[in-house]
Amino acid sequence: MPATLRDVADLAQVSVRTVSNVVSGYAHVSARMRQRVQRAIEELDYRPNPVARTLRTGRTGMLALVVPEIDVPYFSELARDVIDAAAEFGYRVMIDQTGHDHERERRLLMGDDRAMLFDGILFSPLVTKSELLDMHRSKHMPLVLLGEHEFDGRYDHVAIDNVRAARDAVAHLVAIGRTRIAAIGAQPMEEYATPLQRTAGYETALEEAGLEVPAEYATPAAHYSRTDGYEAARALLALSPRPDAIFCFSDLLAVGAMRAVFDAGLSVPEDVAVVGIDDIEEGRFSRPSLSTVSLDTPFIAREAVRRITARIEEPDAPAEEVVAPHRLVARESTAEA
Amino acid sequence: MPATLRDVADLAQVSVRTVSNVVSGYAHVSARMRQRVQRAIEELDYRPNPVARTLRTGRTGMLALVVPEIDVPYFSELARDVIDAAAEFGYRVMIDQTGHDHERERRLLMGDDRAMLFDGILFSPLVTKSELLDMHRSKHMPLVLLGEHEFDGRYDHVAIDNVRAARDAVAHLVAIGRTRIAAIGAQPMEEYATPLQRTAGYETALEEAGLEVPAEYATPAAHYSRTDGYEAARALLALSPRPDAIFCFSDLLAVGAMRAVFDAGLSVPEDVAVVGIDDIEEGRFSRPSLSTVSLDTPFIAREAVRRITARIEEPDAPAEEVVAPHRLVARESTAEA
DNA sequence: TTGTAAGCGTTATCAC
DNA sequence: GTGATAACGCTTACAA
Repeated sequence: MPATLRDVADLAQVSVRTVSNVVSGYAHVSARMRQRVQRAIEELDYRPNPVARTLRTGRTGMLALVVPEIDVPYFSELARDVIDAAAEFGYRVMIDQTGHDHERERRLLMGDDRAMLFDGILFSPLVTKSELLDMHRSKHMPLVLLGEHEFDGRYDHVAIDNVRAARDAVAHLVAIGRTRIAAIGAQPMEEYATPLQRTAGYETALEEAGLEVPAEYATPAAHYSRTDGYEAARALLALSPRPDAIFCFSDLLAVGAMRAVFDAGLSVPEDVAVVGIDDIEEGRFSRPSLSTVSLDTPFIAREAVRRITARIEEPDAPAEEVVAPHRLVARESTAEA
Repeated sequence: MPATLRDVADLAQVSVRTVSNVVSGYAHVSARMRQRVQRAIEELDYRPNPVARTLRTGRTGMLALVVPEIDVPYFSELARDVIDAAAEFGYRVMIDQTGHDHERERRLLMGDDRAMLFDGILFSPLVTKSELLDMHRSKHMPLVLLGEHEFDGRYDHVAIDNVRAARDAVAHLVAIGRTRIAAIGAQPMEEYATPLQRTAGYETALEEAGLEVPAEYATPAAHYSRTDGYEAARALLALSPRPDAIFCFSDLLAVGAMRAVFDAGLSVPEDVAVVGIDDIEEGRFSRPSLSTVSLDTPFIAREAVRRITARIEEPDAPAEEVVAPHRLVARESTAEA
């Protein structure tokens, strides 16, 4: 059995209070006492029980990172940065994947699961249904929303400017002389914020360039997966006039889309230019390398952790919105002919 | 403040014992009592505090998954499967990344961190230094090793047959007529098990085919990253005679290697065939699509979770070794000319 | 079948 | 500065 505070106290011939003071680095402990206690701790190989500590203090030292799918590169790269950032703040991270399951997202927010196991939630949700967030409102689990959503003043919130990011991507396609610019990633049924915003950016950019494109050029994609990108691009390539550029709402979609272009016997960027959003490492090594809108995930992660720790300290502080920077990275998939 | 067991008991006019019985599904509770308690639970929106429960029972319901880097596709795809498998067994998963840091691996195994927060560790380590495992031996945290290592009878252990997997990959290159077969992924200094075993498989296959290749054909790679694959391949392509095939110890290395081949003005598979190990989704969409040795990660994940739960129940059961299946998947990167 | 009470290993409130 | 001791919220003997 692991040694307890009491064991150490007995061995060192002091009270548990004193041992606790030493362990938690309390200032007012005489050097002699400290010595004696330290020796006992080492002798017994004592380590404080975090569960007991948690029960007493109410702090677990853990954060939950909730993402749709951890194996989507954008999320796993984000998770890496979040874990690192959390470590700097003394927190550990539990990862939950909701797997496109709204019910599971709901349960998580409601605390039906084993909430209370963590001090706060970093939530990168599928949907931004207000009702969902309303539900959470009554619970007092600190929450920071990641990556999307319109800021409504109720929750802390770290996101990029989706409209502008999309506009920048499409403007880039315009700049290299493309006129028949399609898009992949709209979501037909649900009120997801990200696709709506990116669609808005796409349309704005077309307007600004004075371009008109067929309505079918805006293609839906259920998930932002390679497969969905592939299928959507195949459909686009069958249209006439055929698009000469595709703006994908994620790099993963773009990877699938590029593959579809090749399978159709065409080439990127000569026949069809492709640009994505995210800047995952995969795109830097693909052939051709993928032009994209780079999101600063280390920044996003650090800000998110900073915000959540602040909120844990001060639950009633006003909600803050942090807009993360983005920048266009032009690579081979949009090289000029 | 969240409601406690005591609050529910007071409202329902019963003892905490009875409430606890109802909550934990104890059989011998009268229907009337159950009714009354249920109503109180709902009224107060009561949810048991998992921390208190843990302090009492010693079980946290959490597993730790320890990997070098969560953003390496193989690990993130494995993590997805582990999280899913754990959920089926009623466990949640905390992910720790050690980031190629042996010290951190050591601390984790020693329980210097906040161990005791989870019931068991699924450990996919960098190194298999016996000393490291010896250290853990004294602690009684259930441990299952993933993916590598020679089985030494001390720990549960889910892995593929690395030697055979490597041999299969190289034999495939032989079968399509390649004779100057290089390898990327040996680790120069440290005693990592996986690279050693895969190197052994590589050499065995060459021998079986009666092929002799220059010693420089076996190239090291510090990490199994795209960049390392790129650099290693660049070096290989400068050799003369130039290799006509490269066996990469991971798909990520292979992705980098393919890119290096193109940047050298050569093509895959015509000039240089490439095969990897892992079967990450990225390889299915790359151009050309990547031939690889497919590892059954859902199987690995399920077995690992099954083993750890068994060990949690019965700490002194003899260690078991599970060998996960693998199979060669031939795609475009090794297509015959 | 249900109630009472001890105790899991901490931290925190008192005294001294 | 240090020592008793009461919580934290739950499970579980032991009684009734």
